[in-house]
Amino acid sequence: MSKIKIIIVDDHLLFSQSLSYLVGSFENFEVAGIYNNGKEFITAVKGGIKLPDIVLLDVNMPIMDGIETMKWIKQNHPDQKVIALSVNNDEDTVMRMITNGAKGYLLKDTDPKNFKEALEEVYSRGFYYSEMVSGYLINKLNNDNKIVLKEREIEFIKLACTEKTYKEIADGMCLSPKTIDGYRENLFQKLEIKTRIGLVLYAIKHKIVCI
Amino acid sequence: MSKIKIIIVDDHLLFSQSLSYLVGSFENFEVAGIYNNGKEFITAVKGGIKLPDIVLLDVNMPIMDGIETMKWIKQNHPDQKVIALSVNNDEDTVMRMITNGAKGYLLKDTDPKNFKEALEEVYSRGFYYSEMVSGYLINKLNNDNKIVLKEREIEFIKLACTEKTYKEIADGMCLSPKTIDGYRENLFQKLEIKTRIGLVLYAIKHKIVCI
DNA sequence: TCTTACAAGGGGAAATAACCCCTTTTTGTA
DNA sequence: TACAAAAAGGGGTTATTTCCCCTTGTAAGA
Repeated sequence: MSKIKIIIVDDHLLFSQSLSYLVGSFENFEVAGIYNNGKEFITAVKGGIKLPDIVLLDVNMPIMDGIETMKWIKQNHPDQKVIALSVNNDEDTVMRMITNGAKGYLLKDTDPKNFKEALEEVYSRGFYYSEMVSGYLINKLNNDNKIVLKEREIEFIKLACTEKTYKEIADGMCLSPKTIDGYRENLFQKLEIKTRIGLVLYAIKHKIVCI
Repeated sequence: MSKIKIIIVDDHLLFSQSLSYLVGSFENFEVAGIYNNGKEFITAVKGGIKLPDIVLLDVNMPIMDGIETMKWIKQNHPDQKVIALSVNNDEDTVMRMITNGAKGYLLKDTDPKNFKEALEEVYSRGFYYSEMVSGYLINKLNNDNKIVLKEREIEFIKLACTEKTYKEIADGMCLSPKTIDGYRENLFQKLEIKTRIGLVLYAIKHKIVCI
């Protein structure tokens, strides 16, 4: 009986290489490949590598992050089982990975025993949702007032998180200052904030910009 | 000839456990212990465990972080060799670890080969400074125009990172709005920024406020 | 004792941000 | 195709921020 095949996608070489030893130490599991970021992995898949049973996907990566990669996987290989791996447990990120098809979300401070369990469950049952994830799922069901930001709004927010004036932002986006005024007012209402400072804080908290 | 002993201090169990496999795979090295945070490690040291040849110390930990731990080690066991391990390479943090006595600073995306090299160099020569660290050291020597923020200024910055107006901030600090005006202008000059947005970005980048 | 430095406070003006209410154009879709 | 919704643009006003230059008291150094 052949072993369950795992591919690791993580930019922290020290971690991915080490993790591959850990996975290798489990009976029934073997690492079939290690990639440094989503782009490398996708290139390899396009190049025709054999898909593994489970992909372990880091969320925070510089080149092509977990969320982008997850989207691509969902579109092109919707049945691929993926477990997200991350150090951060903020609701936004977790939910985005799950809604894009991740079958599990593990924090990097997970006990190796739980980790093995998660691998086994995802392989056999198809998913593994920790208490944290379940909590977020329930939360989402209850108050489903999700805030949707449009592309253009996100562009505006990013520029608002600089020392540019709104006039300069308008120039940068090739829009009239008055249109920018509209964007701002919309966002203030939608995000329940009152000032540009609030917008900056929101943007950073929700990782729309990174500093 | 006995092996070189390593202790790992890192809150990410998945990482520390995995890393211990990696270290174990190197000839001449063995892991003598794994601790979840600085507090656990220090407690163990106080309890009389044998100090290892090298401590691998994570910088970002929830309970007692790398910097605090490093300070304690410097005070109590100044000859202990420590290599800092971190995902972040911002100058502030790197320099604080180095000035507190870390013999090396490695990023978690380091190649395992470099990692092994670093272990060997720290053991034999006593230190291992990557290009990044050397760069920061030189930088520190050249422009030693460190920015010092006064207590009251920090208080002001924290309030500036909210949706309060300056008038409200003045009330909050029991000062005249005009004094606040002075604080702001001082900071704008000192930090080479032009707007309150710039101040907020500075504050977050330098961890004066956390969001 | 005589600076020097700095915290605190201030006047007044110009630029920018925030607010409210409105029109035109584009777009999606029933 | 026609209707509704969303995007873009606008007028006019007020509040806030930013800027420059100034005074006073106080405490530490030379």
